[in-house]
Amino acid sequence: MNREDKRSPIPTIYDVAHEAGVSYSTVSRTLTGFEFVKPSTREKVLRAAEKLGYVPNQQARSLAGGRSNLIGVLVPGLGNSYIGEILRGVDEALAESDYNLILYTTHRHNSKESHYAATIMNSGVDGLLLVVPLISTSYLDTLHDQNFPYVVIDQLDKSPKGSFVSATNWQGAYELTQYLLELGHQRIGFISGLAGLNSTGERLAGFAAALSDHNLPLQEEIILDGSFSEQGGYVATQKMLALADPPTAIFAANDLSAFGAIEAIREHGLRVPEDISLVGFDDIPQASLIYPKLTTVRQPLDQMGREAVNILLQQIAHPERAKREVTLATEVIIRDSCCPPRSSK
Amino acid sequence: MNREDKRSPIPTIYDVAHEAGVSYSTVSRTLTGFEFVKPSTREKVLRAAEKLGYVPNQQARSLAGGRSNLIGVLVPGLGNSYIGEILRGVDEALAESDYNLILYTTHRHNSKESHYAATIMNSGVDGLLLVVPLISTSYLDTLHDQNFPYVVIDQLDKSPKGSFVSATNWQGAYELTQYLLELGHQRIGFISGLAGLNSTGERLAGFAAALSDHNLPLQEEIILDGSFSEQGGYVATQKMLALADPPTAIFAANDLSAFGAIEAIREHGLRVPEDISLVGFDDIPQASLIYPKLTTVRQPLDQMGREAVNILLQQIAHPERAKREVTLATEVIIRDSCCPPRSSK
DNA sequence: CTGAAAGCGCTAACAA
DNA sequence: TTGTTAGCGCTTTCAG
Repeated sequence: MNREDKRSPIPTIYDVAHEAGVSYSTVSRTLTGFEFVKPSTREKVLRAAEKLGYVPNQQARSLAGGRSNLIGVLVPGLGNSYIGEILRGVDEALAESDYNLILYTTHRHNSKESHYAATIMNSGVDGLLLVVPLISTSYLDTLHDQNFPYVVIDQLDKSPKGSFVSATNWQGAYELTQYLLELGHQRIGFISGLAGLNSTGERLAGFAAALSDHNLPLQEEIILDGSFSEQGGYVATQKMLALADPPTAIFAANDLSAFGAIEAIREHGLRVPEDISLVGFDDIPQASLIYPKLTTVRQPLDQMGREAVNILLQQIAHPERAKREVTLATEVIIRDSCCPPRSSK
Repeated sequence: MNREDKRSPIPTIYDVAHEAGVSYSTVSRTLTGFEFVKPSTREKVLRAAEKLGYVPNQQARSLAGGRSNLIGVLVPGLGNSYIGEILRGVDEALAESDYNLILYTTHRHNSKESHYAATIMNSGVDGLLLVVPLISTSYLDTLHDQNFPYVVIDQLDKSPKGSFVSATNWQGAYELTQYLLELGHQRIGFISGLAGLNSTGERLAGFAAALSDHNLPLQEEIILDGSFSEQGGYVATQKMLALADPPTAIFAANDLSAFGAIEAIREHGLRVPEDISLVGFDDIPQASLIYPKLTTVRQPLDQMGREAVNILLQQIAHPERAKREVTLATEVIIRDSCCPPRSSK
């Protein structure tokens, strides 16, 4: 006894046509949208569909040349809430449309990326959202060459061919550093992000610019890699604290590495912020939960997701329109992880 | 100039057949799997497919009666990491298969749920995972009546018709209460979960059983609803603290409401755990980040997701097999949010 | 405005 | 073992 046996037959467009007493192409027209259908006919069809509980078969619909009403989102993985926040925004925006979301995670296909791109394009999604820090350009090229609608989130490619949405990383880092400087810190360590990423570069540049504007030199020995990970932040901080002259404040390029820094600072027997001030970047939900509550730069992650959806949907509807680039504002969020340095107290 | 114009034609099974010099059904057989294809033919086909960069069109494949290699996951929303953890497990398990994941969130379709069920069944997924606390039975019935493969996560329906995976809620609550009792607490408040949920009932029952085993009465006035939300936990705690004789410890039915409790306790000028001990349930990632680190019961959320995928995939492959019910063990995680009550110090 | 006819790309009997 | 033949359920010309 297999599954088909038990299923009561799902009504097709044909059943609806029969019920309504029209041809099935008329049903298609009515359901599809704007065709010229006589109101009374439309009524009949709608009623019949309602009565039968008809639901169009997406597969068939998109096979026949229509839309699939599916958009794909490619993310590195679900392991951190940075992604989660973006997804939330994406989901919320999609909720207002009749699109559904199919989720792809790259950890499955580290290799043969461009083949994966092809797979996705063939999987029937109408467009693709990419939240993939280390996306290979060949990937993007594949999409671009096929003129497949896509939007890149928070990672504008160097030579942006497609639409993207990002945040003012430079600005945020600059302002937050400014804040640290005003508190009186002169020796500020920097835990940098994953090499090669745009955000990594911009945040460091913003940090450096603020220092420079205060006539402070960049101190290479306290600029260490943290790779945007908790572990990375932990290790980098350990190194800084082992220095003869450790910094009085640390700027972690993202919240996650700031969490690692807190851990390292505590293990070193020091307190945040009394002994050492600390800031992060992103303002993921945990930033306000951790003790002490982390001063950080808020990236409007969910809004970025929402914005990306809007752009993508427009692009799907109007492929001929120009690509768009949206940069959302960041905002310094002051909480409890900073205070003036010991010496100036 | 529309999109089609620019796309280089995507190779179809037909092109591959032509390239390999065989009929296209032979290509289908080779690519589909186990059919009897002569090794040399298989080779030819594979090479041709490779050369052309052929990728099967999923829509067509499933329309024609095959699998879509897509499974759906229905969740209430992406707003909390309880869901996130489960999704992570789901994604990881799926990564080992060749299935992709399509994500449905219920907040879009609060009404007409059974119609939504129909939509999902028609959207071409091969099976469905449900992480929906307050799922209506009509929904499940629809799936069940159609004999559609599905697995419910962490919410066994009262009369389980389908497969499900859950955790030992009762056991976990019992053990954690035991721990509190051994610490010397006699007056323990309980912030309960969302009414109507299985986990809510079981956790309270486990709590009550432990009390009873210690010959302690259940004190109704300090059992308050927290609805599994941070806000709910906050409000419930406020009420308890306003009592003439507030509890010396609070058991929050989930971590989220424990977070709310911490907030309320702090605002009341008290400290955790010195003035009042606190425990949660779930062990979401934030539980070990918050200060003080929360003592809680670990639910193997990701593993539940993984397990659910395994069951679902088996069910898809063998619809005739009996439904399965898996209950995973919970584990008490002792961290820093508890200590003996003041009086016994 | 509506019906008839032709596929979309693929799987699955059915023969050969 | 392989080719032939039907569709899956729908959108889209194209006539009428």
